[in-house]
Order: sequence, then structure tokens, then C-alpha cells
Amino acid sequence: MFALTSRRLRGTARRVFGWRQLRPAQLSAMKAVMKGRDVLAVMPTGSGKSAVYQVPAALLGGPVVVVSPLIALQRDQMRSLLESGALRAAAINSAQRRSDNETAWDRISASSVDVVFFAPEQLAKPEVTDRLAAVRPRLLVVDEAHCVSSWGHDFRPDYLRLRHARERLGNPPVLALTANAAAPVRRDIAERLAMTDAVEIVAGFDRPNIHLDVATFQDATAQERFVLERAVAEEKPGIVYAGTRRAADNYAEKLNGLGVRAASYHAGRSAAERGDTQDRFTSGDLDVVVATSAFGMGIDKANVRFVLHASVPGSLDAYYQEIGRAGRDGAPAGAILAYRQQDLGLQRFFAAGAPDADALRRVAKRLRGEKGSVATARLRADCELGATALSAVLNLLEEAGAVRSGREGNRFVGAAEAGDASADGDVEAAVQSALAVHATHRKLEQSRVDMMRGYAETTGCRRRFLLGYFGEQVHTPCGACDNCTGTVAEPAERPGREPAGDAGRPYTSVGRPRRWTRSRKRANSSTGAVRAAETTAHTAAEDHTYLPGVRVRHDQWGPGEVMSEDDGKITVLFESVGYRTLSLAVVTDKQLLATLPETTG
DNA sequence: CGTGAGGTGACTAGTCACCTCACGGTGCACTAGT
Repeated sequence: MFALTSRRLRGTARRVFGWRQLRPAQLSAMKAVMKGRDVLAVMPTGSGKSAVYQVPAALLGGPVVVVSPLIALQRDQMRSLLESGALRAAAINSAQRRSDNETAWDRISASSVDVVFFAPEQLAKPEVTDRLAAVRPRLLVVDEAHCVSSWGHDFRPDYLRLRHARERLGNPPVLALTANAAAPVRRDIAERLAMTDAVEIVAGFDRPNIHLDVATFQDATAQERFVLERAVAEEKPGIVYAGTRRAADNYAEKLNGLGVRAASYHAGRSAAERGDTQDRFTSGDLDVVVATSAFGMGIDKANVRFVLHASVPGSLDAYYQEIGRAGRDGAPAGAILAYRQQDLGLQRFFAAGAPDADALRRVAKRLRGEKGSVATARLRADCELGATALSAVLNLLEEAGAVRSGREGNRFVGAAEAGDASADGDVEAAVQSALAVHATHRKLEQSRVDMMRGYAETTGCRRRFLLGYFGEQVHTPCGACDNCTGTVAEPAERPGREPAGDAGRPYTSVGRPRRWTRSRKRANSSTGAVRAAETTAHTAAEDHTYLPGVRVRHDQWGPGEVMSEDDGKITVLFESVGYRTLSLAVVTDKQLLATLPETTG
């Protein structure tokens, strides 16, 4: 039966799309999709993520709903589907004329569309999901699924409400796709989308052709000079990432003065300017784009030779995402970070936002005063909140267990533990729990900044640090970072031990156990990761007590999970406080961590 | 949290030291006005 599915998928890929073969990770993901399973696929860019839903879309006999974060991205995908003629696609969004949206709806209702694109904000509207539910979508695809975790908590809260949309669509299976998601991000995605018993497919994270470099500065002027010099000297084309719009404009101007064809790209530029810059970069008209984090998603340019960070980003997730835009052609490329400790301040500031306590209180009060449910539109009007602000508030109240959202609307359920059972007491208890939930998110965000700092300041192999963060263990130095190649004072080398049968690879990695899925075996068997844990001696964790994946408990910080081991230190992701790096010697000596039995499901 | 713009006072005619304050990243959808 499996063989039959594989043959069908391969046949469709060849016949409909003209793809002569499918990669193992693609095929396993597609097979799981065809079986109606929830699937979380983490696959590098350029490995054909879109194919994972496109091939099934040709076979499922009903529309596939694709959630995509940017309208521009949706357009690109529509265009390429249109050009190939393989699938019938449509999109509904605010950038189209109303009449175009209606035409698209007509086609959807007439079952003459295979793939429909939406932003999460569209799916937050009941009128949209009701209309869509009538045609019984077969699959809900969440593209760039890391956005669920990175944007959903504050910036685009409707990402966290997609599971309600899923429910209203009749609970179709979910396929979450991303190029890059560390353990807490994967967990967040699975939880937020209410994925059950998900098949997780994680292809390897490493991009061995990208050389990792960090240059450290005390002085802002020296840092700027370095950025300009490197941007001039490096082989083109390249991307420079700046921390602010102003810095991006400033660098672009100075690079132009130095004879580099450069332009800046950020959200302060008009849509026309941004489109123009992107086109010129893609076509080779520009050597360098100097950008904020706005630039990159949907940029499919294979020959980017360097990604230079003029200022440190806020997390290794973001950093990895951004440097991943270099060297997609497989040829050597550079990831250079111009690091100054003070720059972390900006990222700490970004990670420090506080929720609107007053809005929380208004919404909690309104819901507490109602016996049944209150529709979201009604709530918006009564509490005088915009759609985004209300989504953010509802997310927090829901996560705090005080509010439940469903088909009929939103209902107050919480504050069961409130000592004071009065309405005011209930509302206040709900607000306080919601604020506590938010504080936990903040701590995680801040600890992600700390991990970024750890990368910038490590004296060990940077690739080991980076991949360890994503749950891949690297046992030998990579030989392709500044610390390994000795361009920095002390290359912290220690003898690596090559595991048997893997001499061809510069390192080995192990898929980390994932406790929120029971399909671990299947998932791991299809990863690019190499199983080597049993055969490879661990230099620091000789007793194997604190290997990555082990569940632990700290007296003060509560439960957590070991993420990585490096140089006599372990990094643990605690549920309440985020990442913490601890000295293994101290942990052992003071018995700081109790190990817990692993939980599944 | 860190930075830069702009103001103030000191002490002498324009420069310096110091202080306060505002600002800083991602996009969707929707509305009002040309």
C-alpha cells in the first residue's frame, strides 16, 4: 500500500509537474499527507518544500488551503503555478480588487481551483472560513510555519488563531512547512496549530559551504568601517543586514560612494521601491542590498556570496534564516557577523514589549459579564479594539485558560482558582494569569537573545554551537568557521572522533528525540541526520546523563530539556525561563538538575 | 538598552560638557480622501 502511494506520487510528480524524481524527505512527507496525517516538515530552502503540498494537491480531489505570510510571496507562488500549468490556483487578499476576490471565490465554489492562498488574517474572519468550509478543503498548509512562533505572539497574532480556522474548516489535516525551526519553535508550531500525533520530518540543518565568521568590536566607528570594507571586498552579490532602517540607508549610501551598486530595503520604503530593489538584485543589476529583517523571504537567488550582519540579530533562528540566503548554489559563501555587545540592547528592547493590561481587562470584563459566547466582531466593537489588538488579547486570555474560543465566539471560563469568586475577582485573576503568560514568552525571547550572544562570543566551533541550538549534535570541529580555522587567537580544538562508516562527512549529527510526537521513528528515519549517538563517545558528558533530549528539573526554574552540550557546558531550555547555559561540572557537583523520565504525546 | 538630536549652562564669542528625551523591526486589512 505504501509502495502504491509512492508510485502514485512519483507518477504525478513526473506527469503533472515534470519532476523526474523526489527526494526521500519530500516523499515521506507527501506519503504522510496522503494518509491524512498532520505533518511538520523542516526542510532547507531550495529542497522543494512547496512540492510537498503541490503533488498531493493534484491527487486529493479538493482544494488545498495554503497560509502564506506575505501577499508578495503568494503572488510569486501563484505565478509559478500558473506558468507551469500544473495546478489551478487562486488567492484572496486585500491587495486585490474586490471584484477579483469575488471571481476567485466563484472559482473556488465551482471546485475549479486546486490551491488557494490566504494570509492568516483572512482566515481569522468567520465569513471567509464559512465560505471556504462549504467546499470542504482537504488540507491546510501553513507555509513559513516558523512565523507562527516568531510573529504570532505579538506582531501578527492571527497566526496563533489558525487552529480555530482549522476547526471551522472541518478539521482538515495540517501540513506545516519551514526551513528552519529550533526545538521550542517546532513545539510551538505543533501546539498552536493543534497538530495531533504529527509526523515530523526534519532534514539536516547544516549548510557546510557557508563559512562562519564573527568580528568583535568595542567601538561603533571601527565596526562601521569593517562592515564597509568587507562589503566592498567580498565577492558579489551579497546582503548586508542592519539593525535599523536608518543604519540600512546610511550603509547603502556609503557603499554607493565607494562604487558599490547598493540599495537599501526596509519597510519604510514604498512598495514600488522595494519591488524595484528586489528585481534589480535578482537580475544582477545590484551588487548589494542593505536591509533590515524585512528583506529575504521569497528571495530565491542562488548565487548570493555573502551575508554580512552589521548588527547582531535577536535570535539564532533569525540569524540562521538570514545567513541561509547565502550560497544556495552550493558554492562557497560567507556569513560574517560584525558583533558589538551594545547592539544586543536593541534586540533586548525589541524582546521587551508589554501587553496592554487595560485592553486585557476590558475584554475579560466584557466576557465575564456574558452568560454565553460573544462573537469576535461584537467584542471588537464593545471593547473598542482593532482586529490585531483583539487577537493578541484573546490569545493571552486563552492561553491563560480564562477564555475559550469556538464556533459561536469567545466565552469566559477561567479563574477557577480565584479566591474571590466575585466578577471583579474573576476578571482580575484572568488578567493576572494572562500577564504571567506574556511574561513567560518574554523570558524566552530574552533568553534567545542570550543564545545569540553565546554564538557571537563562543571560542569553540561556531557550527557546533549553531547546529546544537537546532538540536543537531556535531562531534568534530567543522573546519569552516573562524574559530576552527584559527583566524582567531585560540582555536578551541579538541580531538574529534570520527564515528565508523561516516568518514565522508565532516561531522555527524543526530536527530534529537521529540517528545510531542509519537512518530519519532518514522520521522528520524527520513531525516538527513546520521544516527551516531550510540557509537560516538561524548567527551564532556561521559556518563550520558545530560545528553540532548533528556528531560530535567531545576529547583528554581522547573522542568526543561537539554538542548546541547558544548565544551563542558550544557544548554537547557526551561519552560518558564527559556534558555540557560550551565557548567556541567557545577551541575554535577551541586546536583542542580534532576533527570525526569521522558514523556510522550 | 543604546544612540543621536537638541537644548542648556558655563564662560567668553564659538566650543565643550552635560542633560533630557524620543526612538528603534517584521505585514496584514481597512478606511478616508484625492
